[in-house]
Amino acid sequence: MRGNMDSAGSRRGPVRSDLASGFDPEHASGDQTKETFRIRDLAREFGVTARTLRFYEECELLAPRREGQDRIYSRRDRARLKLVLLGKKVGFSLEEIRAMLDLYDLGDGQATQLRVAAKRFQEQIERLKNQRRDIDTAIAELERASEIVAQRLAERS
Amino acid sequence: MRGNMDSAGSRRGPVRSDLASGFDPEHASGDQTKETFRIRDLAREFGVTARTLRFYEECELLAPRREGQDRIYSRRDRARLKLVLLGKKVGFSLEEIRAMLDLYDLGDGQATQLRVAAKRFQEQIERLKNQRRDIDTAIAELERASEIVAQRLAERS
DNA sequence: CGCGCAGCTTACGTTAACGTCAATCTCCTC
DNA sequence: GAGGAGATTGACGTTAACGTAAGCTGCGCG
Repeated sequence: MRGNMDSAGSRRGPVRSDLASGFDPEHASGDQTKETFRIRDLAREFGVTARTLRFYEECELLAPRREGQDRIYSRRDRARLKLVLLGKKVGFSLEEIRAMLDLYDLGDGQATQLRVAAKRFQEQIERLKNQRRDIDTAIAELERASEIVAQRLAERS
Repeated sequence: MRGNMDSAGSRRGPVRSDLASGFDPEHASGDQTKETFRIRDLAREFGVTARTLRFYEECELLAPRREGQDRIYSRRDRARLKLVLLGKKVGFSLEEIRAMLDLYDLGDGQATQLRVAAKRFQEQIERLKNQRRDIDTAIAELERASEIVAQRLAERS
């Protein structure tokens, strides 16, 4: 299960994300390489199984349109998937991720809703910063242990 | 399940950790406040249930001695527990944590074993640094979203 | 036409990390 | 010595996030 070699390809650049179409006014028509994807395209690109994508759909994280029976994913679906996987990597549950993605989709929500969204985002940011502190602590602990081992080895010579 | 209010009290200071008695040559006798703990002491202190502590014992993460039938935890057990919870917070599985704790217990292991330990520690550090990067990415993403919401709100006024 | 591959649905299986409950057991205290 | 507060050992239940297998459909191809 820990065999993830970071297969998500995302090179730098001001790509403006295909998401946030609810907020961002500039989402006119930036045609990238591809417009639509089939289930195995995304599965391969992100190193997950097709089952996983169907499962995410069941959880309402994705909502690809159908062509007959087949699922057709848009660039927006792809962007959402990328965020889902990022969210997972940093420890959010799928349910939490869904809630956050919903915030992206507020669209022309009312000011109250926007305020709620802003607050939620800040909360999540807080949590992540706490997590980062925990990780720094853990790194420090491991480095301490590592140094002690190194010393031990040095003494042996 | 996400109701953790960070109940583990650990204020700053060069406390040298009760652990690493396998490596650290200086673990003579630094008497703190308490020597032993009962199951509910630790449970309360770290905000976990007694069941959790018994479960960790079953997984060989802890090995308190017995007094009659009751479990008696040493300061070392307490330190191990602290590391277990830290490890969990940063995303290690209990099995991975056990493996890492075992490295602490190498004692006067042979040079080969020490070398293996050093390598493992470095690997874990690498993983944590990757996780840190992911978290930074996620924070950036959330802040971007947050800003867009803020702008939207500003436009409204 | 038969084949194999993709995809779909339905549904049960799995793993980790505990929760929950029942049945003692033991030690105090009144 | 009856009761209650905590501890202990099973044993079964639970949730999340998929895995896996069965059985169906549609499609291109030699």
